[in-house]
Amino acid sequence: MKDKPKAAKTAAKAPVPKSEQTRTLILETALRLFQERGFDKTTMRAIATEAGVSVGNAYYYFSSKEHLVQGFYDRIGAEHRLAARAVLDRETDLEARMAGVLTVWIDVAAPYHEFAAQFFKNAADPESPLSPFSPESEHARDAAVAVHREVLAGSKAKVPDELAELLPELMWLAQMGLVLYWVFDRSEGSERSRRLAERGARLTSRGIALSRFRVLRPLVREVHELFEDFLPGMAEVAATRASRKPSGGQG
Amino acid sequence: MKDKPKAAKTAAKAPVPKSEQTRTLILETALRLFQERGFDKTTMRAIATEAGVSVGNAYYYFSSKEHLVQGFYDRIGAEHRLAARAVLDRETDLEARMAGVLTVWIDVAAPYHEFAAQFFKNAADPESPLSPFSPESEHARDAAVAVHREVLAGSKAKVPDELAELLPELMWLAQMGLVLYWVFDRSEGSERSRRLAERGARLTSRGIALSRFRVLRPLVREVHELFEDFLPGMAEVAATRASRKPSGGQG
DNA sequence: GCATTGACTTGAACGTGTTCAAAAACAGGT
DNA sequence: ACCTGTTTTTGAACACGTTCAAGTCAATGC
Repeated sequence: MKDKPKAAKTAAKAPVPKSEQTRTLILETALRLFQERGFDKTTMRAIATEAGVSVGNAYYYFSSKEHLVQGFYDRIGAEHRLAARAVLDRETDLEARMAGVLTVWIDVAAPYHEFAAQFFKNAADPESPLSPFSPESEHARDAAVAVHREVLAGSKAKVPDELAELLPELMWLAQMGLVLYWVFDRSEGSERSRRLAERGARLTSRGIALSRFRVLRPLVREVHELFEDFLPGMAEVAATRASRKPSGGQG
Repeated sequence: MKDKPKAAKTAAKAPVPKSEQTRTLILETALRLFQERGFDKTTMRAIATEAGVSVGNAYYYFSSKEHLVQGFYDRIGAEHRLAARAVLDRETDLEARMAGVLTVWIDVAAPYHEFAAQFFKNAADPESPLSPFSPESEHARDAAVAVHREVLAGSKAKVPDELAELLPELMWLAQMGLVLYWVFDRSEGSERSRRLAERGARLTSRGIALSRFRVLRPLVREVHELFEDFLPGMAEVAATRASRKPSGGQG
């Protein structure tokens, strides 16, 4: 939708690429207002005014109001990876690692809980670039899956081969489920979501431990086949989504 | 928001309560246009014009554009219960019953697939009355859970007590997951979703069968405890949601 | 200098979902 | 007939997200 400016020729000292400042100014202003007033109550006009630019200018840098939100995703993702590293350096037990990583996400996201709900609805909208399955979210998604891969790799747990490569994506999917629950969760300090994270981690880790038993072999194979089919489907589906009218907002 | 008209006194013959006609006229028109043009491309003005009323009148009967969609939910739900009955009368095997009921839902919903995606995003919006967890959806939800209860009850499968009462709700939850996948699924005839339904049914039924083994007792107990906590949470959460501004659309 | 190019910026205008004060239609009661 | 209160209906008006033709500005080439 727009290219980077052609990089200052006199490369000597100026590392502030001019209009990049405008861009970040708009973004920072938007994020601040979102947090202060909520997503819906923050109008594009307010963002523009507060940032001292015109509304058209905001649209020059961000093609829709929703696109401004991507900044939040990136921010939360980065903070989460940081916080997760602390957990992963400390814990070796699989269950603790899982629970830790999930809990820490809730911590990181907590300040935004109030207004996050107002646009997380996009998660279920295949058309939205904010959907975690969208091409635009691929980078964030891969990074998140990588965290779960490390959760698994760094633990001493023995994982059946059939599950090993599938599990990180499955755990990411489970995390999306947790996020969905968290969005709905109005309990004090998201206490319910935390319990769900802990119990989910316990259940999963014990399930993995048990998966080595004989009787469960067919079940494990079922799981494998199911998701072998199912997970790539999401990527493909996300790629296929194209054509169609913008159909967003009300334009 | 409005009461039924006080019921014709001369109860003799007139079962058409006057303005109920206007209401259904608006609803039918809306549903038709939704199907013809899609949800987003159908404007309230178009609905009103096509129905021969004023736009304000549409809002007199339906407090938002989204509320018009509830009609679709009800319609699909009713059709599904009908189609499901046929399956349940025919099959006795648990796996076949599960797969049948889910597959039949995809059949019923197929005509609406194109535009269903345009408003199913509301599923993830706790504020929306269209969310399957909302109080407004309670009736439809209960009805759907009842279907799954019958899926279980009518089969010969032996289900551990600890799971028996939980399972119907879990299966409903799984169905919501399938719906989410279906919304994203752009494969020919929703083929992927159908496979997911079949494999999900197989996996679940075999899981249930295996759940009677000794080694799995602790795992079953975990599942029980997890959802014992988790499922009521959704109802409570849905009940708690109150206050807050409408915050919908752009008003 | 000064014209040209192209990145950047503007704000009025569009189409939308939604609201609301007032008009119209209706139902009794006298 | 006429008043009185309620239910139903109207359409202009509002605030919003978004678009776009037109402006500004800085750098480049001559």
